[in-house]
Amino acid sequence: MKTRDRILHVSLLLFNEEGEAPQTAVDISNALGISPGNLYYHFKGKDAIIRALFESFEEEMRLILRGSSGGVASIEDNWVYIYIILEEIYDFRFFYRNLGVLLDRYPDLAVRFRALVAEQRGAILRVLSDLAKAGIITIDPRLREALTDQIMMTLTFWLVADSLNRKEHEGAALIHRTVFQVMCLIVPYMGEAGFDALTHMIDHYERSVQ
Amino acid sequence: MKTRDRILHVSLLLFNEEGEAPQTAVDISNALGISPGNLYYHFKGKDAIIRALFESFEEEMRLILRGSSGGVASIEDNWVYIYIILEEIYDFRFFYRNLGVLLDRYPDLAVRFRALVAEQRGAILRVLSDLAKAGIITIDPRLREALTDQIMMTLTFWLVADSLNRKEHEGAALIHRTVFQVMCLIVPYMGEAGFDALTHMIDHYERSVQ
DNA sequence: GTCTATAAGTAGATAGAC
DNA sequence: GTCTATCTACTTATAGAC
Repeated sequence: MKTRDRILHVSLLLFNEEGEAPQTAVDISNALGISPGNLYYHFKGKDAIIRALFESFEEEMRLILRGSSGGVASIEDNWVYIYIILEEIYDFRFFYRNLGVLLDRYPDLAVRFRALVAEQRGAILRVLSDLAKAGIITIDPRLREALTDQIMMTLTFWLVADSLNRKEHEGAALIHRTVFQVMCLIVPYMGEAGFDALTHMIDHYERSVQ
Repeated sequence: MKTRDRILHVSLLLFNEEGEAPQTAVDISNALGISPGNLYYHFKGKDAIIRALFESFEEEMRLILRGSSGGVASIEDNWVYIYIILEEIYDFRFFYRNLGVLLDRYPDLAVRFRALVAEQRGAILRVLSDLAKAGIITIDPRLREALTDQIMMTLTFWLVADSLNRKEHEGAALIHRTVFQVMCLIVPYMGEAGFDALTHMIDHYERSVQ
């Protein structure tokens, strides 16, 4: 593994586990067992590392979002799709624990992040529209935007929201709970079938956190 | 106005307008026209200021939450109640733009913030239960927790969420939009009356952003 | 590519005079 | 209570040897 890649890999690990703010360029080079000078040879400081990490995230997330066109035609598909998005976010969770600060500090990233968020929103709207066409949900057009915003909010802030409720977090179980939370937003629009779907989901959820 | 209070007042202003992270003790003393030494006489640095500000917020928010017992018996009351909570949060918005980082940096505040969040959650549950008792909403008990979590999420992250959608924010209009957003979460549980309530709210909302 | 050494800049904090 | 002056600690960033 090339040093450049090791730097990115270890930085992501450190940022995710111990937060981005407290890590200095020297901390990162120590964790890698290389000198600060060497780190600066590959990246012009922490900013450049964060930008490179964002680029990876951006690329991977776009791939996932593209995959939504036509591929989500049932409640089960929707469950899986949300799951995949959450896992991707989890891999780069340090971004999401810091959103406000990072967007202020890197206006260029803020622009690109906003564009990515807009794409996510578009994907959610597309999925909802597919579910509506398939007769799975029925939704007042005036509530469609609000529902989309709520789903977006959950996808964006589940990580920080969880840290407000409990001190330690636990990856996999949290992702499950969050998919469940998103599905609960949709259930009210499933009419009679919503009751069964909810029962089914709770079974599934209980089993998965077992 | 005593210097101690001026420090708190100006710090809150600076943190809210330009973010907490970039402000140093010297920046704050400059903004006040006093010396750094003087600032350190009153507060042991920025940390102490932030703690004092949190205390104000905590106290005011608790007062608001206490006011919910029995006082919210209609959709209109609920609208006003949410509005008041959002305004209080807006006054101390720098906390909410930084939540992840602040909770990591001040574990003692994190504990108290979590307790406050739990109280907020309790207040929301109480309001929902009041609305249910009054026959205004009907909600599957299995969805009640999810709805509460979702309302909490909106109340907590509306500010950052907005900055992900647009570059500039605009206080009053944003608060209105957010109350509307919370009401949209409740509408699906209002049955037939939901349609009218929604129409009514949209009228109200359109007028208010005019 | 990688190291050591060091410069340059910044934030936090205190001592002592007024 | 308030100021000036100063000190320490830390982070970033670069120069030059290997």
